[in-house]
Amino acid sequence: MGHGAAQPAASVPRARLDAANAAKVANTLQALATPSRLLILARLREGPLPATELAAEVGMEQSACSHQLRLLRNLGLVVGTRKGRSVVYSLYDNHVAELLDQAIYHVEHLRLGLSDTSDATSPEPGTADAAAM
Amino acid sequence: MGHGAAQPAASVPRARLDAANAAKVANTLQALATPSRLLILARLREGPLPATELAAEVGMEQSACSHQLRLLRNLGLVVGTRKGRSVVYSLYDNHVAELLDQAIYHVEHLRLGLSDTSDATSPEPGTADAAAM
DNA sequence: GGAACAGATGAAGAGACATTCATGTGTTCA
DNA sequence: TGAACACATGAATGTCTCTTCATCTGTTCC
Repeated sequence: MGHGAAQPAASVPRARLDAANAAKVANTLQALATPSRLLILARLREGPLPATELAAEVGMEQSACSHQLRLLRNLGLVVGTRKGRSVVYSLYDNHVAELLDQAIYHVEHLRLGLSDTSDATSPEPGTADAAAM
Repeated sequence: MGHGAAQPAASVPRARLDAANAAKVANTLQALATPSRLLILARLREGPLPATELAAEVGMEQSACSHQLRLLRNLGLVVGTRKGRSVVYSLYDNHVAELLDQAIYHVEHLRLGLSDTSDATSPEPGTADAAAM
């Protein structure tokens, strides 16, 4: 067997994952598990932006965006600084950007089969660099 | 740049993230957004395992585990092959393992506050968590 | 002070998700 | 063939999450 193999991406230390850590990691990864927040982070990766502009860019309502920003803030993924009447948001640090990039990269390269819940017998080929079987 | 910088991790191509892709990525990342699935994947990263053993290892009921495995299967993250009366599960390919490692690595570093040069508005390590309501 | 802009926040409704219970399918062996 | 084992699957349920609506705080400028 032996399916595809990821090529780049440096090998990071392989951390142990106990039940406690799993909860921690899962909790943070949930921040990347929604289109809206993913778009927010992706926009911020390209540079700081005031809340309202950000909301407009990702196409969400001010309130909804603000709620998500609070979540991301509490997770320590983004920071907001008051500047006049606006609050400029930006990614907290490079770990966030890296995490984002890695996630997008790997996901894009997985042979995604879509169809999350129910049905679907097996993944179907689509955009994948690994299609062996 | 803004704050700190993650050191290892090869620089992967910076993919564009439109609304469509965001949904795709988010959908897959959701697989990593739950402790149970995270534990399943982490265990499989260390080698293939029959469903029942796997369930026992991660401490979940057979049924619950099976449900999650189906989800992971449909997402193309794991594969299961019948061997006698058991079905041996394993990660689909290296992208999955890499994604897992990168995710864990970055998340662990985010929470530890190892993010170096923070200029002002930075979250306190230990305060950042739980904001859902 | 008052008006207008920028953002945050609480409550509520809709939807999604994970787990459990009970049962169904497939396989080995007596 | 039938019992026992290994998984899968459907339904029901409790829980959590995202979004919208209305409102409130903070800031700038007249």
